Amino acid sequence: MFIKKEKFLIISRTFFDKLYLRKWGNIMKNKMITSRDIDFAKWYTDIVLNARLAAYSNVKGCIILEPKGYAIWENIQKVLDKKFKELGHQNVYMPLFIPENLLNKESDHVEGFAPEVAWVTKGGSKELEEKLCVRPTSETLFCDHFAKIVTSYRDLPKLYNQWCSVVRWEKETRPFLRTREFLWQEGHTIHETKEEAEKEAYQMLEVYKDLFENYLAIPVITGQKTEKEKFAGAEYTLTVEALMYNGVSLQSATSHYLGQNFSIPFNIKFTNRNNELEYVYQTSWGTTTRIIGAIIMVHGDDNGLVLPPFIAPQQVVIIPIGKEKEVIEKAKEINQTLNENNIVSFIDDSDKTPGFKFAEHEMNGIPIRIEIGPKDLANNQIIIVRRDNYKKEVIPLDIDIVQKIKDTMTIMHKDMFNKAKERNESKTYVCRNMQEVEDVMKTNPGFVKAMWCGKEECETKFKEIKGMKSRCIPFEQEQLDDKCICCGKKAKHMVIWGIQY
RNA sequence: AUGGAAUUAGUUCAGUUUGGUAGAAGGCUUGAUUUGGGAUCAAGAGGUCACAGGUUCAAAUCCUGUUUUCCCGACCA
Repeated sequence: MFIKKEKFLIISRTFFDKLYLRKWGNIMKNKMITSRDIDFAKWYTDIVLNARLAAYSNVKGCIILEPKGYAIWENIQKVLDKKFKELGHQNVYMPLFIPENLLNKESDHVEGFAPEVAWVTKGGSKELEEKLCVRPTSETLFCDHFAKIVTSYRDLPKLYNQWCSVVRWEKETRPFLRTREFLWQEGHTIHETKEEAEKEAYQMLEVYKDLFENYLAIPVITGQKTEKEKFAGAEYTLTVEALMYNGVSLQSATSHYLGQNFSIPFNIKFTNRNNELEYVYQTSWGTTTRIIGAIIMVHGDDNGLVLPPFIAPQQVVIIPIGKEKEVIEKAKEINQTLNENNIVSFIDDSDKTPGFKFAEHEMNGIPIRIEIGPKDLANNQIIIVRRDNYKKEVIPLDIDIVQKIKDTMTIMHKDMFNKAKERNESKTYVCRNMQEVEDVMKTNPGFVKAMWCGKEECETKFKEIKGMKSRCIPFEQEQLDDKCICCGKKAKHMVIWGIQY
């Protein structure tokens, strides 16, 4: 009986989806994916799979990054790697395995990560003398190495970064957002002074903010994590928080000031300028492939992925209409001009109908589409269409097409950023009591701004409302009230609260 | 954690109640005609029914265990 009801619901939803196929402006709703307003989680996986960003593997929580997904990661890598190097960082590679004793050296750290580490206990058929942890993060490896190579202030700073994958044995997994193995970058630096290390931690947070806002078109809130939410072993954690279309927040990058918490147990000592022995001051910072999930959930729509133009692996698709020689030649000419000017474009001259191609490239999120047909050539023009708002523009052939595309990408980027920012603002609420928080989160979730006294018991109270947590204590503080929203005692900070992925 | 749903063609699913020849759509291939929002016709290829046991003359179908996915929780980037 119950099963039959379920089946009925599925059938009726299919019917509903079909109704959605009606004309919508001059574009058609995509058949392949669920509407994001009907079922956001389903919409998300539909996009991951249909846009061929990733595929499932045979091991839970381990995804296959397909070419289109990996290309986005490569572009993110290019942006960050360049910036890291400009700021004096060097890339290194540490081993995949961490011996148990090494992991155990910093007690908060091991406590934080122990529940989710994967262990190697056998080599071939032989039990290992000491089991090896598959790195969940590499602080311990870096520290062990730093202790060996640093003796003097002249050896400092060491500014290292590594691109690698790490493993955390999560129970519940989701493509990009939470996988058991994920690709990331982890920076590890050691410094002579507290000031220098803290400056580094803040500087790297700005690097991430720049990536999000100027390449991914994702507005973010920067701030500091509370004691409860900080990285296991850090003095404090700085964070970049983004808000998704459905009002759920995503911790998108973090930068930790570790102080001497690791350098003491790992014995990373140096002789300072006053000829005294001192422990180094340390930072670590990272971001992961999860931000591909953020791109999907911030910009995507019911026709598929929408890629920000400055991170898209393919920026322009040229679609010739029909097979006339002049049309094909014009397409090739434009394609070549764009490619020569550092715009990644390609021609889709497959046998599919134009309508199919439009839908296909919209699914894949290609930022700009150029249509060239016989009618256009007769009028000495081409048509360009923006992925983000579907706006068509007729472009005379005698203008500078490269400049036109570059300008369009710049405007698109700004529009995408502003659209996301406006949505964030409409989903950010100032609350003065817990009832308000509950009302707002139950109807239209998002970020809640509220005052907090600094006590963990008040922080924990939020969990009762849909598992909310503090996201950060933002750098941009506002004095909303004198009292803590929860206990009514004197407030210390304004905190951003939310539901997290 | 516990719980619920699912797992059949590259995809979406039917077939399981009541064991008896492996199905549909769409996708793919080939050819022709097409091409400004998911084309039409014709022919063709494609499945160890997730895995491992068990019951049976006979298992996609019944039983047991496991895998992976989704939902609900707890944890985390």
